[in-house]
Amino acid sequence: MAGIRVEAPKSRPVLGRRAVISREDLIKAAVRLVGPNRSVSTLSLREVARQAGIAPNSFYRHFRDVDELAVTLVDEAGRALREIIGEARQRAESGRSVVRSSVEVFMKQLDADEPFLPLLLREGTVGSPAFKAAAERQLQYFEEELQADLVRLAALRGETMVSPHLVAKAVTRLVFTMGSSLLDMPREQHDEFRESLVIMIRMILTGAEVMARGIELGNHRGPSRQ
Amino acid sequence: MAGIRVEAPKSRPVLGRRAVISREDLIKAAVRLVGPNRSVSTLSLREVARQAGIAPNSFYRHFRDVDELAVTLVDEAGRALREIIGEARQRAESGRSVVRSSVEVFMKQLDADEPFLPLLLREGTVGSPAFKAAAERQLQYFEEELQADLVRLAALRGETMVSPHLVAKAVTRLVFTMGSSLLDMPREQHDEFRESLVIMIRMILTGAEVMARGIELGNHRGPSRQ
DNA sequence: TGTACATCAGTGAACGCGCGTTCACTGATGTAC
DNA sequence: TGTACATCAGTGAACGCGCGTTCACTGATGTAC
Repeated sequence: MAGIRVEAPKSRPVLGRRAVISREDLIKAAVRLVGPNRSVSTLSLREVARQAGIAPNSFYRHFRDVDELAVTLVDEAGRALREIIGEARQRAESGRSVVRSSVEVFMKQLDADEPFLPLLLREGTVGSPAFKAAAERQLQYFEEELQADLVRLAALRGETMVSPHLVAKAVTRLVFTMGSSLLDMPREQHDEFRESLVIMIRMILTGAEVMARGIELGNHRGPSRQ
Repeated sequence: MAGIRVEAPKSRPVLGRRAVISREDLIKAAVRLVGPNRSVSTLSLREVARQAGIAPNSFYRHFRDVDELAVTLVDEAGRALREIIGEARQRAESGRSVVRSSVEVFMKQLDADEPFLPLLLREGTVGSPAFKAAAERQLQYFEEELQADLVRLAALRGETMVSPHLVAKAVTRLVFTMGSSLLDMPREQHDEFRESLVIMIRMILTGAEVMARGIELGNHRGPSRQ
C-alpha cells in the first residue's frame, strides 16, 4: 500500500517505470462517464478503469478508491467555480452590469466542455456526506465572494446593504438551481432563460435595497388582507 | 407476467390467496431506506424486499421493477406537495402573512415522518430522466399555484404584478433549494434558517413590486460605476 | 354446511453478471558505478 | 559508455459478494355446487 501516490506527482523524484496514464486521465474518464446528469457516486471503479483503458487494479496506483476520485472531481469543480468568480469580477470591473456579466460567465461555464460546474450542482444534493460537504464548501466560497462584492458596490454608491449575507445566499442558491435546470433545456431557450435569471436577481437586489431604506411599500409582512 | 398487478389493488375482485404485504408496505420500506439523503435510483430490488421482509422475487408481484416503484414514490411526493399548497393557502386565507405561513408549512413537511418532499427535492437533480421529469412536473405545479396566488393578492391591493411567472419561479426554486439544505442542518438552526428564507422571499416580492412601479432606485441595470 | 376446485401471493434454489479487492508477476525506466 | 540493480506502473487471474431475474413450487383463501 505504501506505493500509492496521493501527493501531486510533479514533485516526485522520478524512479522506476514512468507512468503512461495519469490521475488526470482517470479524472477525464470519470468526467466523460458522469456526463451531464449522472452522480459521481454511481461510478464504479471498473467502469472508470475501462473508460481510461487500464486494468481495474491499476486504478489503485492513482487513487485509494473511487471516493477519493470523486472528492477530487468536486475539488476540480470548485477550482472551475473560482475561475468563474474571477472572470465575472473582471468583467464587472470593465464597466458592465455586475448581474448580467456574472450570469453570462456562469452560463458560459455551464455550457463548457468540461462539465465541472454541473457536477458541483448535482453533488450538493446527493452522494455521500463527504461529497455534499465538499460541494457545500464551494457554494460557501461563492457566497462569500459575492457578499464582499455586494458590500463594496453598495458602499461606492454611499449606501449600506441590508443583510448582505442573505442577499448573497439567495442569489447564489437561485443561480445554482436555475443553472441545473438549464442543463436539461434545449439550447434555443438558453437566451430567454438567462434573461429570466437576470430579472430574478435584480428583484432580489432591488428588494434588498428598498428594505434597507425602510420604505414600506406593500403588505408582505403584516397579516394578509385576503 | 400476466399475474402482475399494476392497477390499484382495491378494485380487484378478491380471488385466490389474500395479500399479506401490499404495494404500500414496499413503498414504506423504500422510504425508510432512502432516508433523508439517498437517491431513489440507488435502491436495489433485493434491498427493498429485505427491508419489507419478503423474498426478492416476491417484489415482482407488486411492481414490474424498481424503477416503477421509484416513479410511484415521486408521485406520492407530488401528492404530499399538493397537500402543502392546500394547507398554505388555507392559512393565508385565515389572515396571516402569506410568505411566512407558506414557509412554515413547507418546513413542517420537510421535518415530517414521511420524507416525501426531500425525496422530490433530490430526484429533480439526479436519477433517470423519468424521475427528473416527474419531479420537474411537481415543481411546475407548485409554481403555477403560487403564481395564481400572487396575481390574486396583488389585484386585491389594486396593483399589477410584474412578471408573476418569474416571481413564482424564483420563489419556488429558492424555497426548494433552501429546503434541501435544511435537511443537513441541526435542528436548533431551523428557526433562524426559516427567518432567513422569509426575508429572502420578501426581497423578491418587494423587488418585483418596486420594479412594477418603474421606480429607479439604484444602478443594477446600467454600467457599473466600479 | 361440506367438498372440490381455481386462483395467485409468496417461496427456495439457481443462474450468470459486474463489482471491489488481493496476489504474485512483468518489464520499462532511471540510477550508481 | 556499459552493466547491474532498484523502483514501481501496469497486469492477469482469482476470490467472494450482492445483484436482477427465472423457474417450478406451495399452500392459503375464496367460489361453485
